[in-house]
Amino acid sequence: MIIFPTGSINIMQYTLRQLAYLVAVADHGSVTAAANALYTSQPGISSAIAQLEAQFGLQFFIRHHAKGVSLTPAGQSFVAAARNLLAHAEDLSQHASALSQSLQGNLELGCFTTIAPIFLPRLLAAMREDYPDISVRLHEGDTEQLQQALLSGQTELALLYDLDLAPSLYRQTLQTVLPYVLLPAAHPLAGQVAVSLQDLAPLPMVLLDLPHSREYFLSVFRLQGLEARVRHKTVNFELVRGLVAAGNGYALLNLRPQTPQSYAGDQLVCLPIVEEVPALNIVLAWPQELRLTRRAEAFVTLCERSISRLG
DNA sequence: TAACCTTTCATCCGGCCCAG
DNA sequence: CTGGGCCGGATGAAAGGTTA
Repeated sequence: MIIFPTGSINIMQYTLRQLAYLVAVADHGSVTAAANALYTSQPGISSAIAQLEAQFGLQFFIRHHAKGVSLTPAGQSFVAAARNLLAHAEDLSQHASALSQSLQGNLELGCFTTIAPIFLPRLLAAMREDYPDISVRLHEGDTEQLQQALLSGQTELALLYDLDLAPSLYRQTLQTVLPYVLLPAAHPLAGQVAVSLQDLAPLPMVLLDLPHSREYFLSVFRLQGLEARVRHKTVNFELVRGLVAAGNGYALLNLRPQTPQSYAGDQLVCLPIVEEVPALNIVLAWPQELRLTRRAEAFVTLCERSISRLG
């Protein structure tokens, strides 16, 4: 049971409806468009925003006459918090029915592009099995896009690498993965138990060219005082494997698909690195100041339970 | 029952666009 | 360049519903 101090009730002179209007205006970039979307009148939205701004002594929108509105920095931050509060409000209203039924509603989930195809299919299947009434909406992207979506409240959770993440994000480690060497099966080094970076450095490399990932893979060599020779760069994980399988070079990767073949059917070999190299954590991240909805908590629990098996 | 909130309607104001 | 039309936000009045 939640007990509000009387003081905090007295100072809560805003309503969830006002917050919903605020978020709708932010989403549509226009008071009128938000009014149409919510089947209400434009003046009502306008006055709700004005009341919120007066209540908090902040300006949330810059008004552009006949050109809609845009968020101020304060507005961006406030809208992100308002989204979270509204998600909890939805949580609360569903809690009553959930007492006799299962969890339900929408979970906005971000996922790093290379992690998604390996972990999500089974995670989402398990999610559907355990929580059939929760629908998960996926937002794929790179680290920057995922962080932006988290901080703006577009997504509640993101599954990604703990690589240069903002300190304002809380992260829950699900799995630690070491980089490995990917070689074509016919490569002279493919018969070894492990491969030394010393041996790899002079050879042509195929680099997974995603922001943060590329710096990480190159740093694996630099920490040994070596410099990789990059022949091909691509943002496509499976193209890295295809290029390597066809003999265009070796690659360093962290994620290990179950199949030893490229799309083209060429054989690949994954070998550990001889030297001590920095591992990467696969984490679930969310803004520290935000409390998770029950839907999101359910997903976190499910990930913790199942991701070591899936990996 | 009074106070308050939400909503709608009518209207105003300012900016943009375009034809002349 | 100018004036009219259009668009979109702001404001005030009034009605209806809720709450203390």
